[in-house]
Order: sequence, then structure tokens, then C-alpha cells
Amino acid sequence: MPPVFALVDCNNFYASCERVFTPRLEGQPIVVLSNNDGCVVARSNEAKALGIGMGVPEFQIRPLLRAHRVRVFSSNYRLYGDMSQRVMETLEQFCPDLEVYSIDEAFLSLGGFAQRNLTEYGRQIRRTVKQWTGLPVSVGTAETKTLAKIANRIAKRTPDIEGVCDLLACPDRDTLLSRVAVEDVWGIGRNHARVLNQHGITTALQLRGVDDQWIRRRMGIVGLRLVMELRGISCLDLEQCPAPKQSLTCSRAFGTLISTLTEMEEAVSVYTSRVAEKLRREQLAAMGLTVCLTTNEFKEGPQYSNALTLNLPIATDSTTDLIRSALQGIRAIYRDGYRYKKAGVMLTDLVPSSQRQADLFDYRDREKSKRLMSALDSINDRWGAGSLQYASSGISNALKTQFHRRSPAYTTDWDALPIVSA
DNA sequence: TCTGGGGTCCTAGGACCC
DNA sequence: TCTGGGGTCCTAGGACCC
Repeated sequence: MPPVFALVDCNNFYASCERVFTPRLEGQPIVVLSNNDGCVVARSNEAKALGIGMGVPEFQIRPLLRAHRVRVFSSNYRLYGDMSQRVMETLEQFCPDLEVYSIDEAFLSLGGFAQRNLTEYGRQIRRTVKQWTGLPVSVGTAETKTLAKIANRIAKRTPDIEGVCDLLACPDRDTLLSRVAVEDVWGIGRNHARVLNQHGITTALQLRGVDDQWIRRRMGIVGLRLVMELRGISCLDLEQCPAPKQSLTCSRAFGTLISTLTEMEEAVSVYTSRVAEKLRREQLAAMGLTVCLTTNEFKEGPQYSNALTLNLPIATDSTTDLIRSALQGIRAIYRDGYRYKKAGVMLTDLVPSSQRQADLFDYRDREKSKRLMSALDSINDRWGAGSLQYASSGISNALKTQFHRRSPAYTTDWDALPIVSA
């Protein structure tokens, strides 16, 4: 049975999530900003039409935002995460073979649905997701994941096909591929696009026709696989059970610059607590910990950035242990005389927490630590992140990430339920 | 004044071993 | 004093994704 993939992708996901709970914003330009209200991370179609680019710093487009009365939101990841889960649960009803590829997209394996009219099936998916979650999605189908991505892109950009494109049923595939720029192909980033353009390859159609040896030399095995996928030979399978995580990170830019070790220690302590929570949620323990810090690269003045990796004596998921190591690390690389913009903590060499190796010299009471951590997690889960925290995390507000324009947690907080009035 | 955060995979080169 | 080839593992850096 030849493979058939569908890619279902939410349109302008974060912006659409905001709109679901504020329907009068339908037709209005919306943007959603990153942490600290720094950059644009999502745009409604109306905002895109104003020429607002992805990743643009907010302060650069402030006059434009004001002139066109663009609605601006800080990012609200709890809301988006919850909405994402609802979309995925809806998709599962249509096809149990589903790979959640990112927060706003999923691949479905429709090999067994080949006799069906896939365009019609896609429309049904689209209608149902819209009805059950309020979110608009686009559907692209083809015989490989890479082509399904392209089909989805076509579905989004062609107004008269109602958000669904089945490339298998398109008689003029070559024409369609000739209209897709090579940098818009999944897996082609800025650098590869530049090299390909230099060799006269500017469209997906041209990329499909390149010489195997040439692409292997230029872009390695990844490039060759990509070209095969464009030719309709499936090389990327559906990955239903996500591979266990290899690393977990918490890093943030500060609300304001930091220039004391005490503040830096507080920040690192907070970030370590966050990443330790993630670690326990994944039921993993870490054997490696990396701390890093950096000054503001966009600013004049002395620059410094550094990172240090520590090997932990035993695999651990205890916030206490991890903070101790992280502080040791940050003290080693901290230098006076700089104004720091950002710091981060990464956990590596992750192992399942159930099969942690016991250490001969590990005399601490593991059970006690486990009970402490689960108490900590349930309190913070119930009362909000950071309700209970370590003294080393301090109480200073300077470090707080800023979200001046955040929408309520409509779906995950009883106090923030939207109010319907007659 | 103001520029995000969190991941994965591949490759080349060096160290080391037999 | 001369001299080979192959394998594995690790790391850093580059490229990509959302």
C-alpha cells in the first residue's frame, strides 16, 4: 500500500487562538509577541498584508501597529498549548495514525484511505476542527511528507480551493512546483537556499531534478533525502511515538539588564527550577547540566558570553541537586563588569528516572527527596508556577519576563473563563 | 529604551585503541 | 629505525525546524 500523508496545519495559530475568544477581532489585524514583548511570533492574514514580517522586533514597527490599529498580544503559552491539545484530539478521530509534529501541525497517515476522495476528507477535517475548536486549519495531502508540506502551503495561499490541496489529484503538479521558491521547501533554510540559487536552482521543480551525486556532495544525506521526497519517494516515516528527549532547556532574556552576581544566581535558580519541573514531568533524570550567560549582542559595549557543562555525580531529577550544580557553574563563568541580557540552563544525558543507577556513595534519602519534589510540583501546578520556590530564586522583580498585553488563560484557569453576555 | 525560546540531526576532525 | 589501516567515541559547529 503506497503511503499517503496529510499535513494538517493551523492557520496563524497563536493569532487564531486569540481570536477564538475575542470574535470581534475577526477581519482585524492581530500580532502576537515573544517573551518580554520582544518580537512578532504570529500574525493574522491582515497583519501579514500590512507587511509585518515574522520575527521583527516590536519597537521597529510600533508606528505601523498604531497607524493600522493592529491588536497586539503578549504570548500566552498555556492557552496555545491547551488549544493545540484540543485540535490534536479532534484529528485523532479522523485518523489514529497521527504524528504531532509541532504545537500547530500534525501529519496523518492516510495510506488506507486511498480509495476515498481525499479532498472531500480534508474538507471534512477542516469543518470539524473549526466547529469543535474554533480554529481554522489547512490540509495538504501527497505521497511524501515533504510534498504534503508543499500541498499545505498551496492550500493556504490559493483562495478558491477552500484550504485543502490534494497533490495526488492535481493534473499539473509540475506547474505548481515551479511556483514554489526553493527556500520555501521544508528543509531548505537560508544558507542552502543561497547556495542553490547561486547554481541557478530557484524552484522546487528545479530542485527535484538535480543530480543525486551533486546534491549529496552539497547537502549531505539530508539533501538527497529531501530531493527523493520531492520525486515522490517517501523517505521520512510517520513518527507516532516521539523519541525520548535528549535535552531540556530553560533560557530567557531578562526584562532588564543584570549586572550583579546575586541577580544572576536568582535567575539561574529560577530557570533551573523550571527545567527540573519539565524533567520530572517527562519522568527523566539528568546526568549533565550546562549553564550559559550572555550580554546583549545588539548593543554597543563590552560583550561576553560563556557556557559551562558539568557532569553530575549521579543522575538526578531533584531541584535541590540541580540548583546546587547550576549555581556552582554560573559562579565559575560569571565576570564582573558586564551587563547581562540572558542566561539559560540545559539538562543533557537524560535517562529514565526509573532506571537511575544507584551510587555507592549516595547516602542521601532518595525517597524523601522524591516526596519533596512531588509536593513542590503539585503545589505549583495547583496555584501557578513559582508559587512555591527556592530561597535562592530570590524575590526580585527585575528578572521577571514581561507580558504587558497577555490575554487571560481562558481554557486552563477557572477564574479566566470567558464571559458570555446576552 | 525596546531584538524569543526550545529543539533535532549530520558532519568533520581528533583522540584513542587494536 | 622504520611503518598501516580501520574502527569507535566524543565534541564542536553548522544547518534546519517550529
